[in-house]
Amino acid sequence: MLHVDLDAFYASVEVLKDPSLAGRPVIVGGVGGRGVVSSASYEAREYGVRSAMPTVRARRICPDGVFVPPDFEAYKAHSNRFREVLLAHTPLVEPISLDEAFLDVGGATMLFGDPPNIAARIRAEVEREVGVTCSVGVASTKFVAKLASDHCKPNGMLVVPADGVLAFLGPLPVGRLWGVGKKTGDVLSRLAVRTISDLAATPEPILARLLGAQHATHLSQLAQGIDDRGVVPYEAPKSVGNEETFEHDVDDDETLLRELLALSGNVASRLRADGYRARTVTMKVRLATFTTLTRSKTMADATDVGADLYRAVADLYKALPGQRRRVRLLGVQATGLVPAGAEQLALLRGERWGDVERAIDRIEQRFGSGSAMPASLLDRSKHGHQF
DNA sequence: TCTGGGGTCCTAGGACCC
DNA sequence: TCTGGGGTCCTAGGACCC
Repeated sequence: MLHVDLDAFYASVEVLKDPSLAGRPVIVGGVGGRGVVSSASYEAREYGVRSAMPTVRARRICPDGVFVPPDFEAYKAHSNRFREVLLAHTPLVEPISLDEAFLDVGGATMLFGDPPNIAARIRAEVEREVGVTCSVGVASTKFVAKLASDHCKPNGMLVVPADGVLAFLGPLPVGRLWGVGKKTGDVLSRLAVRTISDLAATPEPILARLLGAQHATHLSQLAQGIDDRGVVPYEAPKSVGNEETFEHDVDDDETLLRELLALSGNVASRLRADGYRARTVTMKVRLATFTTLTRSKTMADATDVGADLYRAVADLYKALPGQRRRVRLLGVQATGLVPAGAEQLALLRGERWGDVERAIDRIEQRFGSGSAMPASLLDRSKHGHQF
């Protein structure tokens, strides 16, 4: 297994776009008052800037930083080239995000040599074709390959042979394991479990009581170096969602409903673009206090029409108890996805809105996003949201 | 520190059916 | 009459990942 991870990907692409940024602390993230850091160049990391850190804090500790809003079009374009390079070595590529992927190179050794050789080839080719350096972990299991690439960043390569797995894992802090975040980390530290070897030595029943049986078994296995998960080249998406944190909390129902309309429209058009319909729609409301509520509704028929999603989420919103809630974030998520194959059914039912929105899709394809929208969204920008 | 937006997976309770 | 067991679907919340 190989785990290939592009170094400081978004920040590196920004440097490619503007070479004068080379060598400077580049920080990509939400530039508004409530944004967080998505990616920081290694120069910025020297100041202590990290992913997921609030941008305001990053500005404080790195006042000389170059702060750039994300440009996903550019990242996607570079990511596609990255994947081309990987796919040239094996079809067994499992992308984890725009900037990392697992590869099963077990079947590629006749063509390209042993796995460390393949890793070296990929590193050279990625740098040449994408213009960004990467780090590669090589191991017999996915999660060890992932930890290995982590260990050799940036611009490195680490091979962990099968008989070296336990020695490699043992001293690492448990938080490095996939699936151990803040909460699980806290639980483990109360058990005085700090390293992966501590975890491997903890009886599974004790873990199960505190973490649930499933989670306990999984972590216990990983700590012992056991991970039989294979590379999964493609999986159908299970949900499509869109959410937005407002620059300032909003307490006006009319504005919030209009926002739900916009989010519903965005989700629906992405469903159509990807060829799915959804049976369940979930509304997410984060209050000023950061308390987060979700309400969902499952419909009799799957839909890819924004007006249908909006009808459901507007009802869910209106059914919330209380009034004049101060809302920080609204979201709309579609789940229960089914391929939109049996397309004719809607036409037989004489559905109108679907036709209108598909026409909008065509207009936006020709004239760009935002060139057609429901009239009630036209003056939305007056209300001080960011788009 | 004052907390994004895109996702995945899991749990637990209740309704409902046989 | 005074309460089984299994399965599926739906809903709400939460942990985690990049």
